[in-house]
Formats: sequence, C-alpha cells, structure tokens
Amino acid sequence: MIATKILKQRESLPVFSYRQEIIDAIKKENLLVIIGETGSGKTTQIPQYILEGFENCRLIGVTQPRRIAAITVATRVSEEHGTRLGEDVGYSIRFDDCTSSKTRLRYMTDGVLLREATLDTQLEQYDIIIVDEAHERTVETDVLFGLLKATHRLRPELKILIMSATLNVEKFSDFFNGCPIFFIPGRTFNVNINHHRDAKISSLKSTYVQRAVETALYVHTQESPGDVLVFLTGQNEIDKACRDLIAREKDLDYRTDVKYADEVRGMVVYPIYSTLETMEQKAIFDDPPRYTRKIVFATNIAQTSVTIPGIKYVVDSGFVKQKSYDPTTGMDALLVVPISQAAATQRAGRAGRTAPGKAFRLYSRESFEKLDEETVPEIQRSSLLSTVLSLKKMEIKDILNFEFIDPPDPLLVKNALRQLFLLGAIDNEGKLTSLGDEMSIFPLSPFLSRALIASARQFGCSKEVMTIVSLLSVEEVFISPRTEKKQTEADERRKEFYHPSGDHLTLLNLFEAYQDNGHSREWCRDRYLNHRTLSTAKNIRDQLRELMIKHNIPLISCRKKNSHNDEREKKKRKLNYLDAKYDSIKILESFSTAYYINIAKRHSHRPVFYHYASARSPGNEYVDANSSLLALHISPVSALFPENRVVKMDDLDWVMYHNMLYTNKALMKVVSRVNLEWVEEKLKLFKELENARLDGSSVAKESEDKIVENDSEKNDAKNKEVIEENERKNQRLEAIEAARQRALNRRTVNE
DNA sequence: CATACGAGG
Repeated sequence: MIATKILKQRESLPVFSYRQEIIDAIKKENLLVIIGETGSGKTTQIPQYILEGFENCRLIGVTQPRRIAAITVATRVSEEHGTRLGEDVGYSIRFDDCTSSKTRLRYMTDGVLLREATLDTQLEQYDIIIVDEAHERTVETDVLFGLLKATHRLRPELKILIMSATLNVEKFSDFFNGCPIFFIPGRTFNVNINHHRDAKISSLKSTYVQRAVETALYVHTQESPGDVLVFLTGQNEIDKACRDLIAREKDLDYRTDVKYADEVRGMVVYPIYSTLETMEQKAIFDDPPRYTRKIVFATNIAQTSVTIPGIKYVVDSGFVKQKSYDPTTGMDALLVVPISQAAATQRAGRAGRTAPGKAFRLYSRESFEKLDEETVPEIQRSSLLSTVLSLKKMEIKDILNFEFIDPPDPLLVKNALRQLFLLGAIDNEGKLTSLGDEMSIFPLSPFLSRALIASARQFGCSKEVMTIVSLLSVEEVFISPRTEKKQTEADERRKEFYHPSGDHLTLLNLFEAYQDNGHSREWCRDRYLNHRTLSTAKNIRDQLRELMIKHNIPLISCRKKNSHNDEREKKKRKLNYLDAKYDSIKILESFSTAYYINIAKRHSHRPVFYHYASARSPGNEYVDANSSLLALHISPVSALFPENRVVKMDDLDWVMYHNMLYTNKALMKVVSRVNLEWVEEKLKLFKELENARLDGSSVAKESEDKIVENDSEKNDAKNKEVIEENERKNQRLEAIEAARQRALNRRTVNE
C-alpha cells in the first residue's frame, strides 16, 4: 500500500514524464546541465533514475549547499527507495557521516566533496558527480566547477551533471565545453508583481523599514486572505518592524478598515532570522488561527534556506545585508546593499509555492531594471586564503589562471598567496611546503592551522591550543543582551573568565569551565554565553582531536603539575578560575607564529594601538608602527579593554589580534599580549615577500611585472586615500570624544 | 563600547 502511494507521488512529479529521456541523455553525455525549476522534483528523482537505470554505477555523489538539505533529501530518497537511511542511500556532512560500504547514492554538502577532492583530486570512487543548486554559486560550488572541468580532461568517463534552477543557463553550458542543456519545467503558480510607482532604490535606504510595515498593513487591510512574507535585512530592523506593525494594528477598526473583514479579523506577527532561538518555535511554520493572517518579517534566510508554508503575498524591500571582503585593507565589511534582479525574482517566487500570489516591491520598475542581473558570486567577495591553500594541496600550481567560471579579482588571489607565504605554507616560488601540507589537514582558517601545528610541533601545548582554536572558529560566544541592566550583568559575568594575558587564555578558561559544568545549558544562560555556539566549538574540537590522532600530530598539554594548590594565588589575583594552571607563554607563542601578521604597538600615552605591518595591503607592507595612521582600539568585551581593569595599560606594549572589525572605528576583537622577541625572526618574512614569486607562473614575466607595477601604483593611491580618510575619521572621533569628556566633567562638577 | 545576512569544512 505504502509503496504504491510513494510510486504514485513519484509519478506525479513534472520530472517523471522526462524519465527515459533523462536516462538516455546521461548515458550519452558525460557533461550535462539540467535546468529544473522549483518543484520539478529533480533533486530527489534524477539520482534515483540513475540508481535504477545504471546497474554498473558504483557511487553517485550529489552536492547540496546546505547541511539540512543533504539530510532531508537523503531521508526522503531512502524512503522512496525502500531502504534504510545509510544503506543504499546516505548522506555525508561535517560531524555526521551517515553512509556505509553499501551506499551507492550519497548526498553531501559541497564542502565535504571539496575536502574529499583535496585528498583525491580525481574523485576516483565516484562514477557520477551531480552538483545541485548550482545557481546559488557558493565558493565551494565554484571551486568544484573548475576542479571538475580539469578532472574531465583526465577522467573523461566520470559523468558530471550540473543542476540549477536559474534561467541564465548558457553560462554553465559554456563553461563546460558547450555541453547540452536539459530543461524540465517546474510547477509553481503565477505571481503578480506590483512595483512602487516611482520610488528609486537609492532613496529607500533610510525608509524601507517603515515602508515595508506600511505595505504589510496595506496587504492586511486590502487583500484577500493569505499569509505575508516581508524581506528585510537584519535582526534589529526586523524586531522593530514587528513592534511597529503590532502597534499599527491596534488602531485598526476591522469593520471599516479591512476589506475582507468577514475572513480577516486579526493578525499574528513573527520575526525570523538565524540567531533566533525560537527558530524551533514552530509557530512560524504552523497555520495561523482561523480568521487570522500570519505576517512574517524575515532576513534572506527565507529566500533560500527556509520555506514558510501558506505564503501568498511577498513584500520585498529590495535590500540585503551582505558580507564583502576588501582586499586592499584585508577587512570584512557587512553592508546593506540592493539585491540583484535574480534575487528579486526568487523572493517574488516565494508567493507562488502553493497557489497564485502577489509580490509588492517597494521600488519602481525602472529601479528593478537598473539592478544587477545576478548577485556577485561569493568567490568574488571573499578572502581566498583557505581556498588557495586547498588548491595548492591539490597541486594546482598556477592559481591566478585557475579556470573559475567567474574569476575573482587577481588581487584577492595574490593577497591569499602572500599570506600563505607569511604563514610558511608555501615557499618563495609558490610551492606548497611540508608545513602547508600539514596545515591543509584541518578544516580551519590557515592562521589557526598554523598556530595549532606550532603548538604541537614546537611548544608542547596542542591540547590547549586545540580548544582555543575551536572557539576561534565559531561565532561570538558572548551574548550581548538588549537591555542596559542585563548588559551590565553580562559584562560582570564575563569577568569570571578574564585572563591577564588577554582573550586567548580567557577563551580557554571559559571552555574549561563549560566542560567542568557538564556543558549545561542553564550554566551558559546564567553567564550570557551562547550554548549553541559552545556546543559547535566542542564538536569542532572533537573533530580536530581525531584528525591530529589520525595524522600523528602530537597532542600535548602544558598543564602545570600541582595546579590545584594555587587557591591563594587565585584569590590574590581575584580570578576564580584556573589562572596559573597552564604555561600561558607557550600558548601565546604558538599563536604568535601566525598572528605576528596582526600585531600592534600601543600608543605611548593613550590606549590605542598601531599596526606593525599590514601584510594585506600590497605596497604598504613593513610599515613602521608610527607611520601607520589607523588607530586600533581594543574591543569592549576584551579582557584587555582598559575599563575592564584586568591589566594596567602601562604594562601593555605589543598585542596580537585575531580579527578586526571596522565600524565607526577599528576594533581588535580577540586580543592578547605578545612579546616582540617571539616574532622578530618571523617579521623578516615581510622583507622576503618583495623578491618572492608566489603566483607560480614564470611566463611573460616582463609584461606581468608591468601589470604588477601599475597595480601597486593604483593601490598606493588607494591606500593613501584610505589612510587619509581614516585620519580624518580619527580626528573627528577625537574631537567628539574630547567634547564628550568635557561634558562629562561638567556634569560631575554639577552633581 | 556597541556587527552579525546566510551558508560551509
């Protein structure tokens, strides 16, 4: 009975009528692009057709951009196939490998396949690779494209399928040697799109939240029953929009103001964004109470990752919060930017999943037509440090000429190469060193891999560094509450963990305490620590330990003997956890082997710091501490933040920082003290950069030198601009700060 | 004093 039902469901999918044609096409072609619109069933069905139609196929790999997709699709397909999950059909994601020797169809994240490719570039165990959701253009997908194209030359019998939902299909086919395209129509409903009459997107930036609320209210009062999804950009504005809309509803008289008052008599309003613990609160996914309209304010999470059922109306602000990496400064920026046409289309499509719908765009048709056609692929706005190390590990020598479907700015590649050289992962000819080979074992930022290996091979403290590295691989563990009172309390609780050397040891303290308290959720909540984040860090730590054991990298602790006898010492320092338990110098030295690239010296009489060198900006390396004008401040959550009074500022000279955030000033986020003697030898590498030929290409040297020259001239000019702008910014900030101080002093006198 | 859109190993 069940089997018949499943078969009926499978046969009702749009893709079913193309079953034989698809099988024939795959038999004939080793490179194939399949376009399947949302709801066509391509992800679950096509791999099964292969499973059923290709008897000699050993293993099929299907990549997904998201873990959750790999799990749910594999579960579904194993059900349809009539076997247990992990037998014929399984999935493989980080921390969770649900496959066996019997597995012939393996759903996996694109990241997992990429890591497999670093160990076996030919992907020998697979007969067919399917890259699904290719239109999402993750960094991993883009790298896989280049890799698979190269693999096709050496292993032409490997079948490569690219599956995508985009309409802009020729691009994939062009990239894969003009291979055939197979089109499967989808099953979605018509969405009527309404643009604002004249609003330009540039003028919306300061008003879109308010306009989105008004538009949601308009839909609520004027349109027939059906739920509403509103796209905004971030947590703050979503919370505000929810409050505003609820307030506006209070003024409604349903009898006179609401057109469909017979069926629409109330509303429920929900926010949704990734950090929301209430993601598990199912209400968002449930039907609203009868006669009630559900209105959801969402980030981009609702564009691809989360499907909310019952949506009939979409309100599109036209904006998204997007990370972009600036290769000239080496800093990430998180900015609100206009979306692309492709994204706008995808957002609108969310209104047509179960019935015909309507989309309301807060911007005009003219503005829509001026938007970029496609979103800039992630690979063109990310740091390529890890990617380039992986490619080096796969013995791709000339990375500047690696075949990317959309090549990143050469500056991004060059900067990654420079940093890998400074980390010792490649030599001055761009060749992977044995150190670099070892670094590529770990799924970590190469900076952290470097520190971890130093702690194991040189400093005998890899157990502790492994813990700290895990915590540095996850998002912020400290929660910042919204209310002032709770914020003060959170600040207080954090002090329990502060270590006088800075934040690296603070994180170690914190994790030890988390372990000692049985990973308790309650314990975390009381201390304003993010339990979910700490639990991820624990998983990463376990994985790192496994990898170290597997690759014979020593696991050594620098825990001191008799450390339990130092109660008096602890009291003296007013630190109630673990101080003096470890050889903290060794731990910091391990980190300094990588983070010498990020060291800064304190200003002679103010608590601000200046870069020693900026490896990230070509033409600007090896600058003297006093000649670089950008003032670096210590983050307020840091143990070393002056007002936390863990250390005397006069005792601080040099510090190293894990990362930097630029908002209205430059903030160093995870900071520890460092001795200049530890890193003096390393700093000489900056000089060596000048003569190194890292790009691995020796052809056309002369003309290339010219290009480099021009590049660096351009960069010099740009850097000068940046520095001057920063200087002006700092002067303004200093003036404001002085005024604030004067005002404070006056108030104190008055009181 | 004030990051935090989403995803991944």
